[in-house]
Amino acid sequence: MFVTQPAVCERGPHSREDDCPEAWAAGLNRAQQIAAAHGDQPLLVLAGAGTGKTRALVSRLACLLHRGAAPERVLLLTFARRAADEMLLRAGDLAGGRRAVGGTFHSVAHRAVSTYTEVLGFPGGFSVLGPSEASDLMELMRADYGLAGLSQRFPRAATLVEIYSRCINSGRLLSEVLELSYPWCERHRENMASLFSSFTARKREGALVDFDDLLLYWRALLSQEKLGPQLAEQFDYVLVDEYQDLNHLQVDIVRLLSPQGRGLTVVGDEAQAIYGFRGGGPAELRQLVLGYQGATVVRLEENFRSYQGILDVANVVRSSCGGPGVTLRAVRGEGRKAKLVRCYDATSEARLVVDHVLRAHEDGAALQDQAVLVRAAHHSDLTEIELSARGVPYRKYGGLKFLEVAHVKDFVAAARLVDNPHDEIAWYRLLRLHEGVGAATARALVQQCRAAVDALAQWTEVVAAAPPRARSTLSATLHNLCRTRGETEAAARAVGVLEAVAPLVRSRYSEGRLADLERLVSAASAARDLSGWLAEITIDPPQSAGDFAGPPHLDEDFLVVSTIHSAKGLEWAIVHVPHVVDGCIPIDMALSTREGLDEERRLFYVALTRARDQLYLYSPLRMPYHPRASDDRHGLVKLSRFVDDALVAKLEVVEEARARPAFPLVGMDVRVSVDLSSLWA
DNA sequence: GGTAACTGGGTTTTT
DNA sequence: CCCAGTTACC
Repeated sequence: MFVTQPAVCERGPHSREDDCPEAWAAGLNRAQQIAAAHGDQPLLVLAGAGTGKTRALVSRLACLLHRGAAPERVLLLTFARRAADEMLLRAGDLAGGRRAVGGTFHSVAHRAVSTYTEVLGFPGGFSVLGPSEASDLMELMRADYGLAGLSQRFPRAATLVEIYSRCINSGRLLSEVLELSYPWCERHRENMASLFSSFTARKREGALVDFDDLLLYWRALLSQEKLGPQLAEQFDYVLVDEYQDLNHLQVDIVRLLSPQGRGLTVVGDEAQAIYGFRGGGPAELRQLVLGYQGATVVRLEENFRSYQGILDVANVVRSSCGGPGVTLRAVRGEGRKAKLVRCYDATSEARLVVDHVLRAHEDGAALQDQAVLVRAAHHSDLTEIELSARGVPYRKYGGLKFLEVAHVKDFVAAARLVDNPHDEIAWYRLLRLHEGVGAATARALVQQCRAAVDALAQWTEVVAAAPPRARSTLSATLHNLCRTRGETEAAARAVGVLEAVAPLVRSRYSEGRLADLERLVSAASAARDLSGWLAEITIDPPQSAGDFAGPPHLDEDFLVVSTIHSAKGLEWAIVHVPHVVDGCIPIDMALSTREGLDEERRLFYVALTRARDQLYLYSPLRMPYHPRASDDRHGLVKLSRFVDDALVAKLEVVEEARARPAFPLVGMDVRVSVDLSSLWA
């Protein structure tokens, strides 16, 4: 660790590369060092899974800072917030505490948009719409347009938002997107087109900015004739992580930030491109970088994470993933072969997964060192039941987010209203919580609120316009919210919001849900102001309810259950992948197109390469026809098409539970109970 | 005209 | 479990 910078390394930001045997270089292999110490020419780092990509990027950041780059002129763009924070912090530690700037594309875009509200035509500020709010707005408009009750069922609001978003992120025409991905919606193309243009107008009118808009506005700012170059010149260095998952909008942004590629570093792995559904084009940024003069390519192939036994499996899958070739070599040695466990059915699969988790735990592995990775959030349903029944603590990542749970959305809506009484989406949601107010009444009241100067200050008028039976509860809610507006501290505001919504949540759902809201209140209390907190949690939502519980206790140990998507970039000593059957991995929805299937293969590759020491794949021989079917009709299922002969050759196949298990799962759907209390009486 | 209560069908992945 | 569509009631 150095304390003061040696004179030899004191250089301007555009100095030539040089090897300084300094803190940032400690423990790097040759390829990583070359990447970290690279000069100002465009750099493309092709990094296979587990090859120390993050290390290389952190070291590069540290090296740049160390050479004298101004921290505020170095920008790191990542895919997930956590990755950015961690890398900036680690690089800062290596570089004498100086921190570069960075975050996800969306959070950096948010900063840019907040800075240039006048240029963008939002003089009074704007609110950020998360996907669920965007979908609420779409719902509101769908009904306004009378598209709800047509003879031909019109797509759901959430689907509409998906389609809209895909058009923007892929830069494709609506007709193309429909043809490619939503053929069953094609007949509604015209209605959708007009709905979409009103949706855009309505967002603009209400100063509402959704995720896609953040990127669109950032790009628009960067494209401005005078402002654009000024913004780009703020940064001498732009580093982009996970380049394979950028969509064409994000690629445009990178191009505008670094028009000649000077100071541009791009890191990623095309075999891990798993966000095609969001408009990601893995090769796009690689081609951009390689098109610049003097571009350098560095390949990281030495794998520090896994044993060769695991990489052998991964390499087979990788070989058919496309993209630039990288073959992973383990530095850790051979290790054990990965196992393929054949199970009688999905129920015994769940039991075996938990058996193995607990056995490893007995052998000394913490639960935190293990993970269960699934393709779709519901694929872990049975495993979760088994985990609960056997008392194994776990946290689930991916799938439904904490913020998307109904009562949490209600709380957030009320909070948004206190912050901005013009937020019609929040009004719509809050009003419908009251008994006697349904969609139609709420819509009429929202119209009235839109017309009002400050609908929350004029709350008595809103109450007067509501149907009689709703008036008393509504007046209590609004009175509370109006009073809460007088508070300035985030903590006091959050408490006020909770008081306002608590009775509604209690009557609509159950008492238990209030506990979640209390956690939300304590999280909000730590924030400086409520509006900032709202924007923050919208752009970067907590990944699981546990994220709000504060720093975990030292003795807290839990298994991770996660979607493969959410597991990207992470690693565990032992990884369990259940449901390795056709229809799950690869998922049935993706089977119809070539691109879909390719992406499923890459997803499988991501799952395999999360494991450090041991990898278990499970395939049940039978699965219920429908995961939630109430009867237990089971059908035989096929092993995943990805597990071909070449792959099986690298696996240890274990035939477990060929026979139907003697007892059903503990805790599962107990229909018969025996009352023994008379015995003890 | 509008709401609540009931019923039947369906569910990929996320910033 | 969540949504959409249907029906019965105000």
